[in-house]
Amino acid sequence: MSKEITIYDIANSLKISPATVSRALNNHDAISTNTKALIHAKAEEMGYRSNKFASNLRKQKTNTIGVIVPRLNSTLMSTILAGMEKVANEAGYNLLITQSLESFKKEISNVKTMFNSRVDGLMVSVSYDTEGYEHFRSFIDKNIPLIFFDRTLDKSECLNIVIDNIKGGYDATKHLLEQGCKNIIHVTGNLKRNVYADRMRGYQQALAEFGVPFKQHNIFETDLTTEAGRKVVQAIKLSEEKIDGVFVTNDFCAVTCMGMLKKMGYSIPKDIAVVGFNNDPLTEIITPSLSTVYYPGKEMGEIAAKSMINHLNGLMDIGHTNYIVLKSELIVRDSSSRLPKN
Amino acid sequence: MSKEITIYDIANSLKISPATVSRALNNHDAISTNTKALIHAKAEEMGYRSNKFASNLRKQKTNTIGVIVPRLNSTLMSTILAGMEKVANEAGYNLLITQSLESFKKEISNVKTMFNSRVDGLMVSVSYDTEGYEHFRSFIDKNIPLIFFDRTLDKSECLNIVIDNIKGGYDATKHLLEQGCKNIIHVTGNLKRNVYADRMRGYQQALAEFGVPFKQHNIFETDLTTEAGRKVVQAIKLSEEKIDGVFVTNDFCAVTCMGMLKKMGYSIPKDIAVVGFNNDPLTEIITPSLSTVYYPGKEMGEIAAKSMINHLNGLMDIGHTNYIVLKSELIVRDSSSRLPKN
DNA sequence: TCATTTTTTGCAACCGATTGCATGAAATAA
DNA sequence: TTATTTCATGCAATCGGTTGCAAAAAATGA
Repeated sequence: MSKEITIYDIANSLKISPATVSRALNNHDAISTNTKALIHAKAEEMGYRSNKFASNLRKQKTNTIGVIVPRLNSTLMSTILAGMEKVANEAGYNLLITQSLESFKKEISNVKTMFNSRVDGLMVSVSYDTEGYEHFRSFIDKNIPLIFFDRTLDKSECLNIVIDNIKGGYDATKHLLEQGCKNIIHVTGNLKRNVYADRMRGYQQALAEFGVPFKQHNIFETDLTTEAGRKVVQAIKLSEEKIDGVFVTNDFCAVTCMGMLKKMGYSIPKDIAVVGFNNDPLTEIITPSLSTVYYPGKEMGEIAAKSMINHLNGLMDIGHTNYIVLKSELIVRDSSSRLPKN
Repeated sequence: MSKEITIYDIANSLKISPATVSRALNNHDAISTNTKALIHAKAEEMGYRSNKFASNLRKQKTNTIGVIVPRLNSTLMSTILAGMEKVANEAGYNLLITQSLESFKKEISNVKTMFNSRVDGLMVSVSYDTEGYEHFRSFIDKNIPLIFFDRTLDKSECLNIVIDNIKGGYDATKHLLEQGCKNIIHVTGNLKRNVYADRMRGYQQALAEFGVPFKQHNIFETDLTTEAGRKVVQAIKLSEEKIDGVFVTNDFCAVTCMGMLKKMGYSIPKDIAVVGFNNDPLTEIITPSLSTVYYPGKEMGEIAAKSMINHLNGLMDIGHTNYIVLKSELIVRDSSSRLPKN
């Protein structure tokens, strides 16, 4: 285990002061070009690497951005993370990633960890059952930039990066109505969360616009798992009123439902038309291909990270922006196309 | 922006020395229970949080483990990461995650970043075109623990956590042969990577065992994307010899192929039987459900992280272990079941 | 009561880089 | 040649915990 080289070693070896070495390595103006070259060469030669702790300690900055997501292993989240990582990495920032596993309690603990790790900023998509944002108080008090993405919190004064979920829900539902659906059920997640609440609002708006009465029992508030899909399909089968349209706020769950419906003899889209949400790659490869609402995950991650970094570098103040709404639109595929394409 | 509380503030406020405060907060034996309680209470009251830089600087330890994966947004990788995160978090470690985006060059730069961030250990699944492990030299020289998982490097002296890919390939192929397949093609990734090379070896072993000649043109070395699937299906269609079995080393690509084959009129599994790899959740929800080889992603992540942490805590020396092979087995579903179930 | 052992606490150096201020050297002006 | 300005470098304090060693305090024994 070779000894770690410090600026003092370089300084000694060159018979100059550590201050000069430090400045040279940081490309400070006050150091002459010659000296800089000399020091850089020596540093290289000796295998020097900067000690970030010392530097962080002094500068009170970590060059690390924290990210809290509900789960790492979801297509959407890992795509968003991929986008964030790309941007952060290019800008010389690191990402400290944790998952709340949809638990409010774990989220609180994650926030604490992030706080103690002194991340320069924090980006969060909240858990299923998060209540309020008292647990972010420490960040807000210390003025550490905080960005919410995808799942946000009402009345948060922070920057929120979202898609227009109302429009998404509206488009999907309107499309189903246009295809002739008369009785559309809506399978969604915890309505406490903006993404689901808004999509339902869109659903309701579309119904209203088409003069279709809204029925509470057509809303299935689930955890969007395979199991949830199974139950929904059971309900469809046992329903007295004929159900001819399904709008699921998650592609995976939608595909699950389609599979079961098919097995039970329903023809899709003829008997029942289905629309999902997110544009998961799997929507294209199944049969029938699933109509869905495109969700710009990678872009969302990139924009979140970019906003954070710009803010940290003083190029932009996220304090002045409340929402950034990304474009997302309905993609019509076979699972809902009843009318001939013209 | 409130001022940061330090142990000196606590010390002053209690009229004791910072050393005592430090020891008390770290639960050092030498401090009396009374004093400890007093200090803890005061720390809580004043809203103290430890400064990790100062601590890291002194202790030369970051409590952070680096992870480099080819891509964040793949089902398998994000599942492995989820497992790692869980274990690391419970043990008080943080994860610094980067992606190489399958580029050797980016991987080299990632390793540098990790090195400069002074992670306590590094866990890597190498990129598509990684050559050798010279770029890990810095870690090896400094004796910083290094673990490879999933995609490993030949002849690496480090701990490798893998599944038995040969067996996986063998099981899948043998199963297809048992179902009566006479001419099985194998769609795989870069054969430079152990996972793909080994699976092909298993494929060859099974063929040999059944006296089926191995044909080089039955191997499709691809990037396993949708596009690759498309090309493979084209080839199947144009092939002179009838192809009646497909073994794809990736579920997503397998599903893509199935979809296209179905569209082209092939009946699965009657005309062509298909087996995938990884046991992606999507394998269960499509029709026909896809036979596949179970890949214990979460477990792999958990075991990798656990090994790393045990090593760091001195409970175990990964220097003595070369391989940990996790159990993985064939899951037979509809896409390959030609014989009646008994 | 005094000596000895054990338990608590404090002193002060240290980890390595950064930076305000001061100084010395070189360049320019007078 | 001397005074003034500009440029380059160094000094020394600082960031906030940690820890070996010593000293003080408390507990025990004689």
